[in-house]
Amino acid sequence: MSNEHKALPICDAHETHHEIIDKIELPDDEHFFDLAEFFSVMGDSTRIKILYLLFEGEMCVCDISEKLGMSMSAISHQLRVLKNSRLVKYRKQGKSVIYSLHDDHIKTIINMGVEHIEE
Amino acid sequence: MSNEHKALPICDAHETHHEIIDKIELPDDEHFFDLAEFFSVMGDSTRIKILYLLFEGEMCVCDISEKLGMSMSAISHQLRVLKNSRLVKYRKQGKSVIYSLHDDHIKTIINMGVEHIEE
DNA sequence: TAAACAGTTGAACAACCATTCAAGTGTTTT
DNA sequence: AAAACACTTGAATGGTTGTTCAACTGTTTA
Repeated sequence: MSNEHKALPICDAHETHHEIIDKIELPDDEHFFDLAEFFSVMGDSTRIKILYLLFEGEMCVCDISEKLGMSMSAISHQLRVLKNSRLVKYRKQGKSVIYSLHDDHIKTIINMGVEHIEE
Repeated sequence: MSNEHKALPICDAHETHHEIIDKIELPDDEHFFDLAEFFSVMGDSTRIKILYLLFEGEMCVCDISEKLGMSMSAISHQLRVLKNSRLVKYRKQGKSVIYSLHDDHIKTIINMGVEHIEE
């Protein structure tokens, strides 16, 4: 597929605007990709539920699975996503794997989302 | 499709944990759905780019389209998503439709994301 | 009034993603 | 050693979603 976009319009009605927007420098694509990926991870209700549970303390996969009424497999898959984005961490204890929040500022981010939707 | 999940395991290794998790009360599903939907809207690099542009001031669809090298149709579709989530607002001026950030705390939310990925 | 402009919309398609299912690993119990 | 347990993993599947394309609306210009 080509990266060309046919006849991109140049809005001639806003020449004063153009003086401004031509000077705007955006970060490179990787920055936006990473940022979008991070918010995407938060953009699933199962994953947010897991984070909510972990607000209360560490928990094994079995507990989360039971509390959310979902299969351990489904939870395990999602925990992997959360782990890859450094939102949760884990430790092993016998047969169990115990997950907890990676750090505490995740709560802050979620609360900003709550504020927005409740405003 | 059925809502039953076969033989949910009950982790018997953590009876002390159970005393804790049984008391946890989660908000209802709608809360999580809305929250996930909000973060999903932020979870696309095109939409984040648009928001970044609007940090600098209001802009018409044509300008955004040109600056991001994408079709006006694609931008228009994404602006609709952003508008529905009350992240942007617009006013009409002649042939143009001029978009701007709905309010300023959106910058704060994005910056929290930036902090996380850069930590 | 006709043409050009700025933007929107719906359908279609490809890419992506969450859950399920079945099979696997490693640990503990019997 | 075998069985049970806690969890992980890969493939398959059904649903979601971002972009394109073509057709459309409404405004301005000629």
